[in-house]
Amino acid sequence: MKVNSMNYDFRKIEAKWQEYWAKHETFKASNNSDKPKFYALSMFPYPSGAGLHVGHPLGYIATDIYSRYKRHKGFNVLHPMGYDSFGLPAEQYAIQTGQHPAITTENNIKRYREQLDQLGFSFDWSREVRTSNPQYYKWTQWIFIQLFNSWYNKKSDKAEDIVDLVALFEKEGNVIVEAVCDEDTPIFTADEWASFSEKTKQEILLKYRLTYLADTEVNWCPALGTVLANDEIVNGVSERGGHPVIRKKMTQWSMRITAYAQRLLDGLDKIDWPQPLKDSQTNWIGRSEGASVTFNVISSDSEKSQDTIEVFTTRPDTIFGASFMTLAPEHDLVPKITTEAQKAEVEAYVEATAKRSERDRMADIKTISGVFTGAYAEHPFTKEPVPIWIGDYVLASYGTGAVMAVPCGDQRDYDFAKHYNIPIPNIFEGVDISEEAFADKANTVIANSDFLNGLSYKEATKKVIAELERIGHGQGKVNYRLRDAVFSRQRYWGEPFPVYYADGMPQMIDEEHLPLELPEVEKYLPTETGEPPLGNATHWAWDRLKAEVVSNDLIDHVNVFPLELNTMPGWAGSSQYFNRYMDPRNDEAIFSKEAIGYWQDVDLYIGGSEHATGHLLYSRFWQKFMFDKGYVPKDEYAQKLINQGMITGSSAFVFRLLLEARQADSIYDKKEVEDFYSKLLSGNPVLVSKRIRNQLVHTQDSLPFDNLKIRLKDLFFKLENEVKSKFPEAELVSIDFDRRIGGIVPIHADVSLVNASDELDIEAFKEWQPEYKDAEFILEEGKYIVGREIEKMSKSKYNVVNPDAICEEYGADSLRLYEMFLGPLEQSKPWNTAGITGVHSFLKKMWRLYETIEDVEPNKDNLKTLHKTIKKVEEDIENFSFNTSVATFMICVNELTAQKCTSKAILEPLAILISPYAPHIAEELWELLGHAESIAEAPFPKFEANYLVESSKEYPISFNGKLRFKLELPLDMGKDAIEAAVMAHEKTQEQLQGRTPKKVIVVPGKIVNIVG
RNA sequence: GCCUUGGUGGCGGAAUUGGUAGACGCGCUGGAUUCAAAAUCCAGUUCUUUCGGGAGUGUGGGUUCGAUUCCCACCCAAGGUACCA
Repeated sequence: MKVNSMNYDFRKIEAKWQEYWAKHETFKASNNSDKPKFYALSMFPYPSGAGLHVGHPLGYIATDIYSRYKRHKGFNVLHPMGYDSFGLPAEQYAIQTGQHPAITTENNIKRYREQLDQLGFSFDWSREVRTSNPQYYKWTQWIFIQLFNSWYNKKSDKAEDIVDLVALFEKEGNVIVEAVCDEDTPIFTADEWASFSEKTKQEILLKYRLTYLADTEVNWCPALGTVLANDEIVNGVSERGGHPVIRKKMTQWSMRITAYAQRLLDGLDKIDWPQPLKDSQTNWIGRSEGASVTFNVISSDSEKSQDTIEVFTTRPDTIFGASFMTLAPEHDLVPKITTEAQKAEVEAYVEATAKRSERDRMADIKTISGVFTGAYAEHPFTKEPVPIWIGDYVLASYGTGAVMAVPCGDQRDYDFAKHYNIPIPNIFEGVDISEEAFADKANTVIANSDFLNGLSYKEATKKVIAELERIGHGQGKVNYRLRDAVFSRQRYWGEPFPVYYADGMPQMIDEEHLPLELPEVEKYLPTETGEPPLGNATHWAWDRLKAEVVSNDLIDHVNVFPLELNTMPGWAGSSQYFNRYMDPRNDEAIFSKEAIGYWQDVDLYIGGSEHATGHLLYSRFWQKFMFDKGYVPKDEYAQKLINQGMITGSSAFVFRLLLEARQADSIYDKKEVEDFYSKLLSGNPVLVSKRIRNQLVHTQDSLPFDNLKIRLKDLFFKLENEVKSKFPEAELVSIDFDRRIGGIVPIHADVSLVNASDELDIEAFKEWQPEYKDAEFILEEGKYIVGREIEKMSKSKYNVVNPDAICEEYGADSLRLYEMFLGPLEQSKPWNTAGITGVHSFLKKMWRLYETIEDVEPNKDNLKTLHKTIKKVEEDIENFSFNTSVATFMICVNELTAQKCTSKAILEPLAILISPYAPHIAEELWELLGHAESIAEAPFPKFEANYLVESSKEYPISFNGKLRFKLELPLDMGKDAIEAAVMAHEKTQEQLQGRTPKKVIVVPGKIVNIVG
């Protein structure tokens, strides 16, 4: 018999075991082992200056529970952590303060590490990576070079070395080669290739490389000298400063992700990722089948060369219904084809469109706008002239930036045609299109369409494509919405490109000279001439002979060349980090063949769904590229992925009553009076408690106001006196409530000032906001109750909760359990610290359960409790349903406490069960149970079903589906016997009151339902 | 707008395949203990009621002996929408 008389001192216990794990490297993973491997990964964080809030660890705790569980199950577990440490906030901070982002980042990481450490994660810290570390980004640069030196061969359907492409060009030109390349790539023979200058050859190769330079449209803010993200633009102006933003073309690096569009789509079938996430990738890639059709522009000037407009349509079968065309206002042809008469109007429209964001244009379907260019295209079959319009509902970046508008078959085209009185020819048989377009493919029968008459959608599509091909006006085509990814950023704090420019052409720095480290700059802003921040570096030129970075003064374009001024985007560093963890200190290669051969891929990846189409798509693209080049064995890097939901904050509000003062005469200067009032009234705030606020808002009569006024008599009297002493001549002054709707304003209060019952600590509040030092608080039942609302956690809403204070007060084990207990991992849920006392008292109760440990045989009840817990917890972990297992632990401890269980045979397995969730207390109890080694690798308890066998069941007996009473019957009783027993029961007769039931439904082991 | 997810007591949530709605916890109410408080323990807690019962899982329909669960329509909220990460 062993007695533990200590209290649950979580501070001591948690510090002790965190130290033990660090000292013994308990969680260090080996790159070879007899055990099966398991790679559990959490998305690494961006180390922001605000530190971790309680939302961050949610996914980490889940991954940690699973990792620890797998260790108990006998796996060699890799569970690493690192930092995605390049990013905009550090740069912004640098711009404001001059502090080097590397220093800020280092400090932030230090703080993150402290916060992570105190939560007791089983990370193998020896494998930490930081994307901003030159030893790490050396390999990001290396991958960039590999992409530059590759092209996509459609025949083999994979990336291949650019050298092979050059060999093909030398042999046969580019006519036979099937490669993914730019649209405007010219066609040449082997002889022509040989005759090209070196520069021309390089220019052509750029059209094939998997990373290449191209002109792409960006949101340019001239005032800030920078490119903005869509979400940095509000109503067409920059969020910071409110400067105008325009769409502008810029030469930037792009990644030819479109080459992988089909494989990225197909790969989704092989991986166990959440369906919504797969859906958003599928939609993002946006595969659609249809036809590309070429329309000739009808030229008034016969000397002009023939202009053509290419459109992509998913409904080529409706081509005879095309009554106009719409081009994106940015379309190249617009300035060329616009007639003199329409010029002014078109130019104004193009300019106006340049100010709208793409999202704006897509979201806004209510306002119909467009302008006629004055030009016409020729219908490929009817040869009729088709007017060419421009409209901002057509986006330049999707398809060809031009649509053939078929108003009878497409609602947007229909609305446009109606709005501008363009004819709407009906080409559907038996369909009324006087009110709306008809877009139902399945019930389509084509009419008024020459050779397509009477055909279905499928038949007509097939026939029209064949006909288009025959007359040379188009062909069947698969189109993807996916665009090549822009890879340049005009920022300082990112990976530099290993690129210099000779004769205007990009050249790669040899791999052996990597990493190319970020240069020092004076200022982190764009240069005065609008170049990216690296343009401020004075030491940013490449000496090809010395193979080193030298001063810009030495640039001679012979041996010393300017380096690339852009940096890589945020997603560069995160696109292969999961593989780098396998061999993070390797200086010779991104990872060794042995390391990748052993770990292969990630078994479980947990992170936020907001990365669905960013990181999670780009990293799949890079993985496929790495696979093509033979560097990795799997073309999908994560077998299973779970999205954890967001933890939102529950903001607290106090309600401020607006007061107004009225004056009957006008002796004094109006402005002076108003200023005095506004100052006086704002200096004497009145805050009302929640229920009173609700009464005031919802009431029609003035009774609550009158009551309030009585309560505030003194205050009103005081205010009126102040007014009178200031304006003694004023005849009548009255202070009253401003009763306009919404005349009560909610004001955020810091959530730490509010207790579990939503009661505000008034004294603390006054101290927190000196503005309310002398405020009047109108209470309900002696308390000030705040309003609550769920919002995103953010500093400005005063609803951010840090894990530090919680760890200090309740301990990491309580926090871990509580984060899991909040609700399903995948769902977003609000945080409310108050509830943590529940799991904390559970841990204390559990600790008390181990006060006495005896080597006695467990009884039947003990075993039943233990084994149903084992069963449920194991199922829950496998299903990532961690919230329900916390409830299961509580039930288990409640039952064992009630049973006064002291048996070691029960308490020992229970400690292992809970160890993934609450590892510190589990280790301490394990030691108490007499073990010298860590609990980390103790085998997981085995479930035995025979302890749960029941002999009887309490049947719910319902009448017409409503439960009326319960009846205990043996489980092995047959259907007929159950029916007989139920019918014979006195309560049944009571319910039936002499009626004969129509039907009796008996489901053995479940329920009895009597109908009638 | 489009795509996705969600909607159950005062709150977070549970409910295995269509079979006892509200497990577990917070909060609240009452009690024990205490000089008092904290902590702890016990009991109660969906709403309504004439104490028989009745209603009830966002709203309105439907399928079924039986629907939180399946089907149809709608409403509301959150996330994503290509340079925030």
